[in-house]
Amino acid sequence: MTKARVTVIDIAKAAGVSKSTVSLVLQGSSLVNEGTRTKVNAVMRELGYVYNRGAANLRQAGAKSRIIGVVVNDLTNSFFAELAVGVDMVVQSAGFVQFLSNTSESIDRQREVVASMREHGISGLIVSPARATDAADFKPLVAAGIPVVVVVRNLPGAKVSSVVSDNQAGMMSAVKHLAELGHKRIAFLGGFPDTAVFDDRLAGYRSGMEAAGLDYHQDLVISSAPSRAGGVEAIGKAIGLADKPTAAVCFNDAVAFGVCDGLRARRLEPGSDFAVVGFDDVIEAQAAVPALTTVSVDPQGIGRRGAQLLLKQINAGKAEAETVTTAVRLVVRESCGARKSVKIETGL
Amino acid sequence: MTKARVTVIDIAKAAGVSKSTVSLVLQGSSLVNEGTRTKVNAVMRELGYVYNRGAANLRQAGAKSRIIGVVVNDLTNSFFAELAVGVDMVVQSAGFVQFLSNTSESIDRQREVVASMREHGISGLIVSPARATDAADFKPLVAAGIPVVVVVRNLPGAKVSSVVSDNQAGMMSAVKHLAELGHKRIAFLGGFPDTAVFDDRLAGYRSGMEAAGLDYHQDLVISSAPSRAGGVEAIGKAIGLADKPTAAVCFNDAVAFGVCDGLRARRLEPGSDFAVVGFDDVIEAQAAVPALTTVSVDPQGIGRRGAQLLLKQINAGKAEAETVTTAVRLVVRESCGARKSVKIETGL
DNA sequence: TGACATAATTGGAACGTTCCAAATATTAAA
DNA sequence: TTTAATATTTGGAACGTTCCAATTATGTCA
Repeated sequence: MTKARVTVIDIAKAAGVSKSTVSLVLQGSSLVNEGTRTKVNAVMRELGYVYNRGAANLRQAGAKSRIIGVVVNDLTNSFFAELAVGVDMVVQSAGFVQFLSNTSESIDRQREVVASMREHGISGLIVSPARATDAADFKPLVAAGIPVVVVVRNLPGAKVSSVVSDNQAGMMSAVKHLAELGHKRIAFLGGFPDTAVFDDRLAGYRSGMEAAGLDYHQDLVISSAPSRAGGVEAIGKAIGLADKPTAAVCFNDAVAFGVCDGLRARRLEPGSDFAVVGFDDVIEAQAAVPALTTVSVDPQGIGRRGAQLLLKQINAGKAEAETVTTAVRLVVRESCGARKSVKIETGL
Repeated sequence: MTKARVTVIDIAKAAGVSKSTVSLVLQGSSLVNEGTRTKVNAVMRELGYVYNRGAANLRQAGAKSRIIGVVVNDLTNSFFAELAVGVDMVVQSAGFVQFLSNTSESIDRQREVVASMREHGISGLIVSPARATDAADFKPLVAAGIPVVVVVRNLPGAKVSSVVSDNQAGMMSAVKHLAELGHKRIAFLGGFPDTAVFDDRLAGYRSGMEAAGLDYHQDLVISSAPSRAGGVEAIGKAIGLADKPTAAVCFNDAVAFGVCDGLRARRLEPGSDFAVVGFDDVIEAQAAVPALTTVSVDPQGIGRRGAQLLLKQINAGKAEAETVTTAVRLVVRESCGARKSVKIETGL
């Protein structure tokens, strides 16, 4: 029932050395004699000493708390959960811990959360910014010498590093695939036009159309909320067009699912009657009916990559902005009409 | 380019008051004059002051860091991601931040992570323990006066609070439903027998059988890994039985999906040829074919409940162990054979 | 006006660690 | 031995905050 916490001074007293020596063994200095080291360690174990990182951190001025802040916009989306796991993997094995917070797409919450993390002295920040985040929002952080890595969504104006998937190439390959299946009128459905990711994917769509020798028609680009409901809405508009499309690439998988719903509501079967391709390859894509053809990105890989980049910058002391794009690949399943049979995927 | 960080002393100097006064306004004390308060706040904003929680924490001895540690065993499982979001919600709105870590079911990693959190001075811990966690593992924490709340899986021996779903009632209702559909031989498939959750669910199965006036046969209980692959394995054994079952309740949804796979591999259609019911209601359950009948637990609710309990204990200063069980409900879809039609769920 | 209560403010001394410069112990070389 | 080098150890003085006791300013009442 000893109430007071055990400090280095207690250890020092019990081991018959000075607090400085204890501090030295704490940081594994080679200066200290082997005998003393083992004795001190033994005493620590015996008294149940717990290192106080807060105090240490206070002394080592601007130095490192070994805390990494991770901010995601939607943790319920398995894409971001995977990403967080990727970050945690490398962060943890580097002896850091992660502060994880969820903004639910709220900029206010994002601001609060980042401020709070800063008060706790994070050594770096990985953030998948909420929609419409101001590029200047992270200015104070980098000004204070805290490295920031933006993932998934990039922040055009901000002078920070970023790790994003190759949205452009992904869309291009999706369009190419549909064109090879014989489609001529291919729509681009869903997504909010005010985001950088939207721009990238749309650009990929345009180049894909061009590369396939197809015309780009503005009315085939129909934006909407990047959700299932948005997909339903977008396909509704697409079907209403005078010159109907026969296929669509979607902003993401959620939109693609909504598009399938909307098709069926009109007695059209996704896959056979209308080809649809998604983006992200969320976990449900494989199990859905029809299984979704989609562009697979590796969220865990993005997380790992981002964390590595951040750690590099933390160790380097100073960090210049660097941009990494991770590869994506088209996964052909059923919703594009290329494969008709239902394959049962067995086992884990 | 001012390198040094801004401290209360800088603020004090610039505002023409003492550091003590600045500290007072920092903690919103009513002692300080309204005029001084506004001036000090203005100066803070102007100089870009960032509160140093580490330092504050150091002074306020055992007091509170406002950090909550959250440890889950598998964040890639959307169940736990939802749980973390639930925790984050209440923790954040109470002005705390969450340290989240993933153990991937590794006890070693769990130990490391908890130790690290302790060094950082967490004010409380919410943990979904890795399999085979020793009940004594959290002893030091509670001895140090740090409240611990165990969620999802309970730790029989440990004297800590816990929030678990009502596994027993859930299984009972699943069995009751199948019995009402006319099934007599109902199997219990999947799960590792060395866990408390398994025991609870199995107990629910037994009482359910009894309540329905059905015999309990030991050979109808087939354990396996709580995964899709485990489900395939378990249904294989069940089908091989002399007196075959016609329905099964599964340890969780992953097992249930595996059971469906295994059935189809034997040309049996889940739902019409064999009834299967899962547990958890993971996000894929609804979209699967056939849609999975399952016992729905609310992971986000568990997270919220756990966080509330923890905060209560933190505020109370001392915490006695308390156990909360959250309600569950059976969601009837197609895999139990009760509904044949494919319903398309539209919109968000 | 003096005497007293009340409202605001304030200078140290902590908190548990790391760093520095300096002291001491040990060993090797002469 | 003595000296020089090397290996260990060690007291403060920080770090940025909060707390305490004590001080000063302001207001109230005879």
